[in-house]
Amino acid sequence: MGIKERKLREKKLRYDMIMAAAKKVFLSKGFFRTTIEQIANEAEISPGTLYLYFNNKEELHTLLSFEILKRVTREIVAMNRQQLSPEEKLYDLKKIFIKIYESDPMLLINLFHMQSGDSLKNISEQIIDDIKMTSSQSLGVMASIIEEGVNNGVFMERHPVAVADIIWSTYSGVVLWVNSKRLLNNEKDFVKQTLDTAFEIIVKGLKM
Amino acid sequence: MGIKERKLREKKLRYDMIMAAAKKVFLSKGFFRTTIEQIANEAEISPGTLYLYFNNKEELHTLLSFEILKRVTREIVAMNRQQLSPEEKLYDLKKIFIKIYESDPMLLINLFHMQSGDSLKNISEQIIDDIKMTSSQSLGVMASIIEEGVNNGVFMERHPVAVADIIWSTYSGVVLWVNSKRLLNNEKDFVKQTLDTAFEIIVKGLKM
Amino acid sequence: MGIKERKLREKKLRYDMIMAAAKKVFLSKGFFRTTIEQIANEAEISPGTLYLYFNNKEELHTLLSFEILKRVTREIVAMNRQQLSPEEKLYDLKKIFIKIYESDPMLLINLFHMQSGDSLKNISEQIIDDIKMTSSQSLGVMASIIEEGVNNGVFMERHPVAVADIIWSTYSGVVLWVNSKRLLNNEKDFVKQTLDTAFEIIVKGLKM
Amino acid sequence: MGIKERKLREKKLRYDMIMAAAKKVFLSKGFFRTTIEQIANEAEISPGTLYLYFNNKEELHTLLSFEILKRVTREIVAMNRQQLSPEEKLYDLKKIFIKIYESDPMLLINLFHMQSGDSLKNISEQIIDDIKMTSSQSLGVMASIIEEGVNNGVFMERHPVAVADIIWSTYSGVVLWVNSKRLLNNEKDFVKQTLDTAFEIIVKGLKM
DNA sequence: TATGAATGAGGTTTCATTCAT
DNA sequence: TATGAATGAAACCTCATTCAT
Repeated sequence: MGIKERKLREKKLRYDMIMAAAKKVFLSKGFFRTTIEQIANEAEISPGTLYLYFNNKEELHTLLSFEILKRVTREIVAMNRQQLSPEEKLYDLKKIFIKIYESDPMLLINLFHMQSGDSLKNISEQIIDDIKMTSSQSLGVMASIIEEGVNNGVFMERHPVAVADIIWSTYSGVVLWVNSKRLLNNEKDFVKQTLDTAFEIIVKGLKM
Repeated sequence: MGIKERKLREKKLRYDMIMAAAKKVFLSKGFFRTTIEQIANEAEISPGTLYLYFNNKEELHTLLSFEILKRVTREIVAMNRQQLSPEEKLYDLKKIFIKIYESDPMLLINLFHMQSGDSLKNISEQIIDDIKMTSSQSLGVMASIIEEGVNNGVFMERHPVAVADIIWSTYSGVVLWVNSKRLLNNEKDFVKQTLDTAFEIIVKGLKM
Repeated sequence: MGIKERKLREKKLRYDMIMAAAKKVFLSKGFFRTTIEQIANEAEISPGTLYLYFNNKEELHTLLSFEILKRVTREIVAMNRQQLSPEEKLYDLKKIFIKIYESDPMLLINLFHMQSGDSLKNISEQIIDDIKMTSSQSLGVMASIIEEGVNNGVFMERHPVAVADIIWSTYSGVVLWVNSKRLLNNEKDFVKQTLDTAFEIIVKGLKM
Repeated sequence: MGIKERKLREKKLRYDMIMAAAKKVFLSKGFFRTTIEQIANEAEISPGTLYLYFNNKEELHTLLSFEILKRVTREIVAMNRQQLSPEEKLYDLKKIFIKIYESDPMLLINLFHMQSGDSLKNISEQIIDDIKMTSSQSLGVMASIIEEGVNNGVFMERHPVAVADIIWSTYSGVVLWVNSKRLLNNEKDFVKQTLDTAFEIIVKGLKM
């Protein structure tokens, strides 16, 4: 069993290495401009080996996005456990998003590759369900914060899920938008400040 | 001269047909999953003909995005000419964005394909410059509205360009995000309401 | 009939313009890298019009080569009419070749496009026969000069046609070779001197 | 290690097979009329496999030419090592060229594809440099033979490099020329005799 | 399990030629 | 006769995926 365990551990290790390599390449080049060979090179394995861990490029990418989503969700859930007012929670939420952005600027962008229906063709039902669940968990926490604020009379009456969507959208929109501006204008990257301002505006806009 | 004019009109017509076909396909499948052949089929022309109107796929896509950007900019500029308070202008801005979304749900998303630096390799300097100019005109108007509000003491002190970016980002983010949610969950498309709420929150968040 | 004549003259004029344009482009880019459109542009006509004068690209090129061959042949025949010794004629031949090279460096190179059997697929029997005839006339003159020299005891006994081929080959070879060297090494173009030396060696090598 | 060696040997074998196939097709149809698919068919591999061994069609062709050039150069260098008089060396040179022609009639012709500057666009600096070096080594040997002959008072005073160029040019010219004549006239291939005569004339023409 | 050479379908683009005007 | 927009076959090349070792 020691051997079996070691093997399993090694397999997990290899899996993580591939994930890390894939993340690096996908984030720098985008899904379509990334080739399996590039990922394999980055992971220092052969293309064939990749297919022992993933069924296809699409799935690899989706799993990667899922990892990211899980991580964000974990942080949001943890944050929500603390005894804080809704407003304070929103400020912590901002910090989480900014921290995520800092550690990995293009992180959430990946989640948008699930754009076309085709993208889901190659993905197993299981994975799609997992993503749906995690995604709604994350949004659910955010919605509950809003709901609590509304109930407490701190926030104005608004549909909590819609607000959660808006927060998430704003984060993604800012990252995408400022990134594309940067490419056109070579401006200094001021995403963080913009994110900060965006959250301030939103929180203020939510309050009574 | 009648002949020449008619020919020109026909050429413009053909150009527009191609644009419309390209938009339809790009929006439904995304840049990379769209093939030139699909666009040609949709436009009911041969692939070769496409290349009489565009130098390459990238340019076709960029010109399409540019058309959209120009249209939005035109509307924003026109709106700004009216004698309205900054706050009223923001509400009109919201209407513009919602109207654009209504007439063409995935409209602005195209602008994000300029993701990787590679995308700009195949595009002529001229077009890039035009895009930059139009883009900054659009943002400039939005920033000036904010600035005026700040000067009038209606809006809180914030960097106007950053706020303009945030508005734009929120719009794009909402459209993108809700679209990807829709694909996962088959939820009813409630982008419009979300957009409405988002703008309300932002305007409220900007006020003193 | 005046009209008919004028029309004919105009047609000849147009034909010559196309030929001139074709020569210019073919010589600068080679047969395959030249497009019909480029030739049409250079001749300031439309591609469609070209096809009123030539059946296809191959034929245009072949006719052009033929024109060149005819010109060279004319000069060789004229030279041969003068009352000169075989050796003097060879020196005049050298001058003809050098003059041709000076007026149009890549002139004869065209003749080598008839490399693949396919090239002749698109050409009418008539044209092929004309080319054969002109070509052998040219070589015939050269051979007769050699023959005379041999008969006079000035030149060593050698197969006259073979010698004519060698002269022609050397000319073409030098032009081609030095041209390709120039491209690799950026050396100054010293084709003329090389041609001069080559002919001197050959003439000396022919003598008793 | 046995495995690695065998793999390497197999790879070299495959490389050679492709080279041989490419040579066959290029020589029979010329660079432009040859398609990658034809070469792949001839080599009994798939088109994609070709690109594991070469970056593009141009490079494949250039490498092929280079192989030929290297082979010729090797033979010339070996010949030059022997203790022979300049004149004897020239006769050996003739034998080399004729042998090359016999084993592979259109061998050197490939070297002329580097006609247009465009051809070198797709080729790596490294390869271009290698070609330059080998080419000048080959010419250098030939020039040194001439030089020695001049110094010994056997050959007439002439620029050695120019003479080397002329020898090379004559060989190529004869092969090209007689080949194109053959196509027009379906004459029996008498290139060898022509080559023989050409060299005799040249050697005689060089002597005092 | 790991490899990496091989595959071949499929993508973008070019261009000689046609044909309605 | 002249036009030039349209055609569509075919070229080059890429790359996700497979499979013999």
